[in-house]
Amino acid sequence: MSTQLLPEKTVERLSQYRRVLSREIEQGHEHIFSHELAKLLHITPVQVRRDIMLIGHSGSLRKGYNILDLIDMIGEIIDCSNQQKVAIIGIGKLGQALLNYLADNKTNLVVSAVFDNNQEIIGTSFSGVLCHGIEHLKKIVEREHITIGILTVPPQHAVEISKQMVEAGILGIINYTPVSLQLRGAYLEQYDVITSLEKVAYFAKPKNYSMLLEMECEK
Amino acid sequence: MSTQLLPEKTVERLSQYRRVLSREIEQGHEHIFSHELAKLLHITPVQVRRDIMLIGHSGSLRKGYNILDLIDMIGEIIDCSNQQKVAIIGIGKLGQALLNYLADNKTNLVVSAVFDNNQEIIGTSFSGVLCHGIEHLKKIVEREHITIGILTVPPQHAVEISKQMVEAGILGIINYTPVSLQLRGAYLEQYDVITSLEKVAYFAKPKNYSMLLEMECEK
DNA sequence: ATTTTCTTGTTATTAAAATAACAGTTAATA
DNA sequence: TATTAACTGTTATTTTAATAACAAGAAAAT
Repeated sequence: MSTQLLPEKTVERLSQYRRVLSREIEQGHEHIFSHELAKLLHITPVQVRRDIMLIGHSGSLRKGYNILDLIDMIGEIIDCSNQQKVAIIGIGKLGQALLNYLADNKTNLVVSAVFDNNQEIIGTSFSGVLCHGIEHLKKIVEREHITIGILTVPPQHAVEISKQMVEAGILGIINYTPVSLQLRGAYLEQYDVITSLEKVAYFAKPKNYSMLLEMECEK
Repeated sequence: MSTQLLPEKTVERLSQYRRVLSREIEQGHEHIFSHELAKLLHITPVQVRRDIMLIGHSGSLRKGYNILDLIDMIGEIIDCSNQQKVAIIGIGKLGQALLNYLADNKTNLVVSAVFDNNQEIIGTSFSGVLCHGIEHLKKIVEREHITIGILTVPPQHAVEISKQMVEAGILGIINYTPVSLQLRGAYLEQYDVITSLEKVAYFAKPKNYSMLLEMECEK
C-alpha cells in the first residue's frame, strides 16, 4: 500500500485495468503482459507498466503480471477491503440509468440507498434499492455508513442538497448537474453532459478534425 | 476565427462560459469582468482571460467583456453558424436522460434522430424525436446531415455499431459504454461511469482526502 | 493635469501527464 | 556455457495545462 497519492489519470486507468482483467480471468487467463493489457484499452504498454509501478506491484519477467494479484491490489487501492457504500440523490432517468450501470458492472461499490423528493416514488424500490425522502438523507447516510454520493437532482436544488450531503457525512460526490459546485469537506468530481458533447462538436468539425490528424502524422 | 486548434480544456471551459453567460444576459447584464465569470465557475480570473485570449476576443479595460459578443464568438467556435445535428444510438434510460438534458439546456446542438433495436419502441417519439430502427442509421444520418453521435447501446454492440456510425458519416462520437473503442475517421470521446465513480471512491477515502487537503495548504 | 486604481492581455514559470529511452533480468536457444 | 530475445522497471524528456507575474491602458479621483 503506497503512502503517496496516485495521479488522477492513473487512478482512472486502474479502474479500467480491473474491469478488463476480470474478463481475462473469466476467459481462464492467469497472466498478462503489459502490451496485452495496453491493447485492450488502446493505450501504450509503457503507460500500463508505469501505472503498475506506481501502485508498487511487480510482474514476472517472462510471464507478465499475475492477473488475480493485480485485481486484488487495485481493489485495495480503490475501494479498500471494506466495500464503500454509495447513495444516489435524485432518482430520475439519469439516476436510474447510473443505478443500472452499477448493478451490471461488477464493482466493489454498492448502492445502498436512493433519495428523491417525489412523494409518488418514495417507498418504492429501484433495482432492489429503496427510495427515501430527501429529508431522511442525514439519518440514513449515518446509519448505513454511506460515503459516496451521486448527485442527479434538478439543477435548482444542486447547491443546497450538495451541502446537505457533506453535512450528512458523505466524503465524495460526483455531480452530474450542470451547476458548478464548490465544497469543502468532500472530494468533488464534476461531469457536465453538455460540455462533453460540445467538446466533441468542436473537435469533430471537419476543419478541426483534419488538424488533429495532421498533428498525429507529424509524430 | 482562429486557425489553430484550441486546447481541450479550454474548449470545455468555453462551453461552460457560454452557459453561465446566457444566464447573465437573462438577468439583464451586458458586461462581465474576468473575475466575475471566474467566480461563477469556481476557477481563476487568469484562466478566464487566457481562454478568451486564445479565441481572439477582446474585452474593454474598465467594462470587462461584452457578454453577447462573447456568447456569439463561442458559438462560432463550438457549433459553427450552421447548427450541428446529433443522433442518440440506444435510447434506454441513459439515452433518454441525455436527451432530456439536451432539451432542457439551450445548446446549438439539436437531437434530430434516435435509434434503437427494440421493435416495441421503434416508431415512437422521445421528447419529440422519432425513434428509428438501427438498420436505418446510414440512410437517416445521411439524409439529415447528422454529424455527432451519442453511443448508449449495451456493451456487446458497442464496437460494431460505432463502426456503422463512422461509415454512416458521423464525425464525432461520445461513447458512454464501458467498452474501449478505437476509431479512425471520427473524433472519439469516452466517458466511463464506473471509472469516474471509482475515482471518487479513491480520492474520498479519508487517508487520501486528507493528503489532498495538506497539499492545498502547502500552496 | 496628474495620480491612482482597476482591469485586460501576454509572457514566464511551474506542475501534471504522457512518451521515450534504456538498464536489467529471465528464459529459451545455439 | 554463451547468446539472443522478450520482457519489466525506472529514469529522462517532452508535451500539455495551470498558475504566477507583470506591462499597459482606460476611467475615476484628486
